[in-house]
Amino acid sequence: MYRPSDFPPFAVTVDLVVLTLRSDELCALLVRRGEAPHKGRWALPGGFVREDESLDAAAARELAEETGLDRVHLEQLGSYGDPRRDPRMRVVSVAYLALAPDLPVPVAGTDASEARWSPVDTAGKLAFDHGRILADGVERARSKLEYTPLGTAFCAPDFTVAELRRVYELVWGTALDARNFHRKVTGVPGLLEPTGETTTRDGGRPAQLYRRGPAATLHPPLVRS
Amino acid sequence: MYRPSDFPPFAVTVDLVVLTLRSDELCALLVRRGEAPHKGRWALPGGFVREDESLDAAAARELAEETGLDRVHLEQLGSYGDPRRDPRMRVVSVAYLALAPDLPVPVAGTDASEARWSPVDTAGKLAFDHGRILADGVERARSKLEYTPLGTAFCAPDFTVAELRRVYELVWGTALDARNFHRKVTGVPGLLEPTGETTTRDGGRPAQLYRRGPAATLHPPLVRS
DNA sequence: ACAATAGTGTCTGTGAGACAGTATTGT
DNA sequence: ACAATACTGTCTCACAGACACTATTGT
Repeated sequence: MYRPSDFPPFAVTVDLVVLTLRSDELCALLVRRGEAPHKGRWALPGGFVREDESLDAAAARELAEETGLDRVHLEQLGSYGDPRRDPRMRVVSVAYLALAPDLPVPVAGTDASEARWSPVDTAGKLAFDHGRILADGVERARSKLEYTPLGTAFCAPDFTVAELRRVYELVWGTALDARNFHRKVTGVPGLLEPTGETTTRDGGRPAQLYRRGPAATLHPPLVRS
Repeated sequence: MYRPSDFPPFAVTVDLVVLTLRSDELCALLVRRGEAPHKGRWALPGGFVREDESLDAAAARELAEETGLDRVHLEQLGSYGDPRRDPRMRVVSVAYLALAPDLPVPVAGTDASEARWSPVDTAGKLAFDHGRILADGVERARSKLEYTPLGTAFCAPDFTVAELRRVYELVWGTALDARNFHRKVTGVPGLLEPTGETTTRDGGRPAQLYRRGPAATLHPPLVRS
């Protein structure tokens, strides 16, 4: 029972769609491939799942290796297993979506490959099926902003309503009315907790600083119109 | 490069959460395991992904083998890859969610194992991590009813508003106001297309029959309160 | 006639979007 | 003073929930 001949062997990898906001654009972390196939082409960061780790743990490990950060939002996005997605062998990739606040310049991976933040709309043609995976990740992020507090994942721990609104505007690519947005988000129970502090870092009148609250879903949701 | 020693070998399977409505309950298709481990225990139907087929194709093939049906809604649910989820070896399972109208008795699988429709709330303890996968599938179905036309996947090709309402009531486990539901779903553009026929199969005044319309998402959504 | 179900109308409260107006800072 | 941003208030329209009412069948 279950001899090797009973099933075809697969390699399993995790690939990461790591999104952040940099210079007023939604950006994804890309690394340049140092080997064939697709040598020299930009790709999503990722790597093989190890024998003794779960998929979630593999994603968290790769994320830490690439960005140096943990404690950011990380969720499974989906799996991609077309038989010809990697010409060398049969590979199933489990994609993960990570959302991070603005980070310093990307750290080089363990293989010292080049890395950069690329605006998601001008990422160009990526290696393998990574363009499709990136598009799926961006769409997931856009829709999750509607009914979860995940917009706060792009913000520093303490943030203003205007900064959160900027997140929504940049991720959705739409302009929002600052006054209605303020009334809306401060009215959703459990979304924001005032810290009591204020800041003038955005100019103008001092703004209340907030932390993310305990709500896991938004009632009512913020809808893209 | 990429010698077998470079990565650990995995087995990749697809497991199916097939949901339908039978005798006023939301039911899932289960098969009884004929082999260790978990011999005799109920499990989700599934099997190994073949060397030359995509994940989607493997799921569709397994679904056809177990139910005899294609042309039902089928979508990827997520992947489960805990190192110890199968005691024999490292297996990553890609779970799929299928929604089907009421079917005849389940056909036996190719291995002639026993099969049945079980109400999702009283499925008991399943093999491996299938209880978790089933719960995730049910929750996915419940939330997808809110903003997609997937409720129609549980109906026959021609259905009445009352039959669609019954779908929502059974999947969500809540009672809905028949009059408001009628006004709501007939007002969502692209959700329903009248066939021009009527039926009295539900008793009372003849009801208009509808087909599913072209809408892919519901604007506005039907919300669980 | 009556039960049963289909479908419409009406009212009320809530919330979204538009936008006027006030508050508090830096320069 | 002025620009800039934060925040509050007000109006209108759309829609959800509650529920009265009418319509059309089978028995």
